Amino acid sequence: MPRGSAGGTSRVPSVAVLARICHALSDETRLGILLRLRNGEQCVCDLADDLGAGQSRLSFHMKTLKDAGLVLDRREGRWINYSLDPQALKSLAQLVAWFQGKGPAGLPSCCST
Amino acid sequence: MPRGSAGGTSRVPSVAVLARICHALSDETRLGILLRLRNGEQCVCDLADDLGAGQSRLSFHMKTLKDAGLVLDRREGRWINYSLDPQALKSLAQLVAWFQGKGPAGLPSCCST
DNA sequence: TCAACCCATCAACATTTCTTGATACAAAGG
DNA sequence: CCTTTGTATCAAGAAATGTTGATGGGTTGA
Repeated sequence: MPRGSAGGTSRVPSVAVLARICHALSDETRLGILLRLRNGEQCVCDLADDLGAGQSRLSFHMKTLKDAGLVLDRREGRWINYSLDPQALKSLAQLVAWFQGKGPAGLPSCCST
Repeated sequence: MPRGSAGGTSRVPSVAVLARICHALSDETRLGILLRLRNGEQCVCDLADDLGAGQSRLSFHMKTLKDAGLVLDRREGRWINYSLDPQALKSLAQLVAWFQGKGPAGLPSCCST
């Protein structure tokens, strides 16, 4: 697992981890992938067909999503199925809620600096 | 206002707008800025002092945050005060909630494709 | 064993993003 | 006016990111 990735032992994500999660969400191709994964796990070939993107390109973006902790992969025969990982989404939801004024002021309770 | 920016007339953000919001959140310097703005509006000079960053660099990041609709600016004499804009945060919160399974499946109700 | 299939990785290139220093612009005060 | 102050913008270079095509590794079935 990459350094600073989500899903580790610590429960409080760092600013670096949150930045990485947001970076993974900052590309339209990757958002398109996640929109489709919301309906359940899918393999790269189906996503590539669906999005009209090359296999190499999809694989690159899946790695970005995986390193950010947003997706999980599971091999099934020749196929590798990807699915949403709730953990990173939870961290992001807490950050956004904190920005929205939910929780105590002064220090971010959702992330470590 | 830049094309596709948040805060326009349409109430449903596009994938491109959401990607732009996430991009603005994908940098540690900009996250640091937003963490500080959560306590109330601040001018560039105070943020620059606080973050130990140059004025030009801060101004660059403020523009990125402003283009994404995450901050508002208000001139007061020589100073320009920045504050959080709740609208972009609301759009992002809806997207994250949708990914978390809240809301109907099949199509994202929080964004247009 | 071999071919077909799915996927990851690599190399090369183009594009974008970030940083720094210089310059320009607006407001305030002398 | 002229200077100072706060900020935006520009130019140039460095660094990171995304795309494409080629290669290789693992799995399945003939």
